[in-house]
Amino acid sequence: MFLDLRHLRALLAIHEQGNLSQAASTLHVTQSALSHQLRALENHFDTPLFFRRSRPLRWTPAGQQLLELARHIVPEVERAESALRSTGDGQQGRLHMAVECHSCFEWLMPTLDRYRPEWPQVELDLSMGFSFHPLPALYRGDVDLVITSDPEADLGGLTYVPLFRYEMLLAVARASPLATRDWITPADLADQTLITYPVCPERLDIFSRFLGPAGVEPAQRRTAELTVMLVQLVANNRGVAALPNWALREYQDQASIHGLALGESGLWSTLYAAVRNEDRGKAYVDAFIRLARDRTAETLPGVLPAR
Amino acid sequence: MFLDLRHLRALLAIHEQGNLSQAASTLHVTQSALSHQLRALENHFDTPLFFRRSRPLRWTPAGQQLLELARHIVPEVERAESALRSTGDGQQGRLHMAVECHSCFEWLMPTLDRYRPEWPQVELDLSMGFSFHPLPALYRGDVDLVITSDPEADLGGLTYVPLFRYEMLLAVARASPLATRDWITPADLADQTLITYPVCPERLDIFSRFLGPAGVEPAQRRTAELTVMLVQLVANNRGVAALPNWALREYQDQASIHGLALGESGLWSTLYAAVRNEDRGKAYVDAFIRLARDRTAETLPGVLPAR
DNA sequence: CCAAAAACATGAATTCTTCTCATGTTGACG
DNA sequence: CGTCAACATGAGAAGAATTCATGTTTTTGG
Repeated sequence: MFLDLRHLRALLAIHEQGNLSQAASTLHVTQSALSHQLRALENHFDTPLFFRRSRPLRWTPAGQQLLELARHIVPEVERAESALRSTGDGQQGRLHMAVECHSCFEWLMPTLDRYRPEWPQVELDLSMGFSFHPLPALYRGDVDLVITSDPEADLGGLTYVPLFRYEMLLAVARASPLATRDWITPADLADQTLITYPVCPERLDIFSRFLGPAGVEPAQRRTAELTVMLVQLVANNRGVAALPNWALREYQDQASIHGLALGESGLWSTLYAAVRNEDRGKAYVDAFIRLARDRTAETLPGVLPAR
Repeated sequence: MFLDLRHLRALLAIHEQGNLSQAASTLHVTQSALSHQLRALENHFDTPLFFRRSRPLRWTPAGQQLLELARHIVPEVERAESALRSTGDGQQGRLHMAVECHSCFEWLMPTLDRYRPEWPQVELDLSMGFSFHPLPALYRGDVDLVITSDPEADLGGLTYVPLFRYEMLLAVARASPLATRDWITPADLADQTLITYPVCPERLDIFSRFLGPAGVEPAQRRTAELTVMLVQLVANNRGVAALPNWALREYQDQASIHGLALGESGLWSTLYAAVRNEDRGKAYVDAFIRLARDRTAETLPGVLPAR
């Protein structure tokens, strides 16, 4: 490949200015340099780009062809360059997020709505991680931030920033016999139907931190993708479900459900934002984390500041 | 503009090969060169393109952005380069034509149909020159070949290649009183309606070489864009028209029209292909001219070889 | 877990490219 | 037909990219 962006920009300048001399000065080179450049191009492709010894300048078909190419390519490259430049100073970037915790959707959306107008240059995306494991994806660079309650085996190069603490509650129908209890033991669930989000048990706190250690399995399991569906099923006494306290609180009034502590002292979790070490310190990343932590602790009922 | 096609190609190779060393060898440079290149890019934009000290290679969002750019741009440039290369050796090029002589359409189309399959790489176009003057357009580079019967005031840099000779005839209705004549004088047209293509009189042989020199004007003028329309009008005795002998011959059988010589010895013209000097010698140009000259002289009734 | 290998990084020297300078040619215009 | 502006060209200077030699890090296979 002989052709160079320098050549294309030169052609563009020549077309805009109408002659070599002026084009050269807008490009901040001498007329001689331009002349050499063109000669080299023409020699290389063995075809003239202009009709020589003729003024005003006239382009050959080959020249027009190259000019057309320049018109396509140069602006595209310039756009990419300026985008990259502002990536460097942290004003712009990509913030593709994934949530491991499904009910996080509920508080994340309002946070995103506040973030977006303040950082309009940031390319936002949010995925639920149904079909991939968020943390490896973060490591690979497919996503840039993961909301998780499980600072898992360090893949290396990841930073976990605590956002806030919340309590996992067991949602039961008010009609359920369990509803009268103050708190629940793992054994209480041995004859219950447990309704969860459709992910593997290891990624659900109620399994990994409550039932698992006690060696208990629920009588049945079924899944629901959306929190509303899950709440509906519980209200109809079709089963019980573990929900963060803030999520449960939203539905408590409308549906006849009740929240019970898991264990005597309750099952508390901390939610983290995981980012790659390299991204820590980028203005738009830190701004998001700060917003998520502070705003959420203020506005979500029932959550406590992290630590 | 710092970014260079070399950088984009390097990124593409790295993506294809998955590591610097192999990418370097496909690019025929050392691994060191690639490493320097990447370092320079990252320094310039002040943002990493890869996650360092990690294998397999992982791209940062910024890197992915640049890679995306490379994917768009590099193939486009490569296409343009190879097109240009084959322009150089005359196998490919642009052959935009304009005809000054309107009835030329009739013989040009079959010629083009023969030319096209033999030179599939040549970009063909044909315009009738209603709205511009073909020869200046040829000079400017807007078109590449002009069919004209008037090797006019040399603009410099144009070559006129004679194609063939033909006779201009006056088409009259068989019902017309003129139809009995062997040949026509300019004065005979003083009380006639003359039907022409819609171009200025100077570009019509019957004015510039027959009526003009004799100082005669037809009683009326009207125009028709298509030869069939023109023939129709003549057949209905709504006027007379000057037509090349080959064009007239085609309609003579169907419509009741008759062709008369203009002047005792007839009005003979030579048709030329005008090209820029630079294009003379290009394989695809010369091939077209040869085809137009030879095939037409053989197949068109009534035309004579040039000279 | 260690050693060997593969991949990557880096500084200095070299090679190559591209630019400028000085000057010669050519074309346009009065 | 002479003058001016635009373009061309060769030689040398400036600068950029590459290589070479070598050091560091990561992976892999025993």
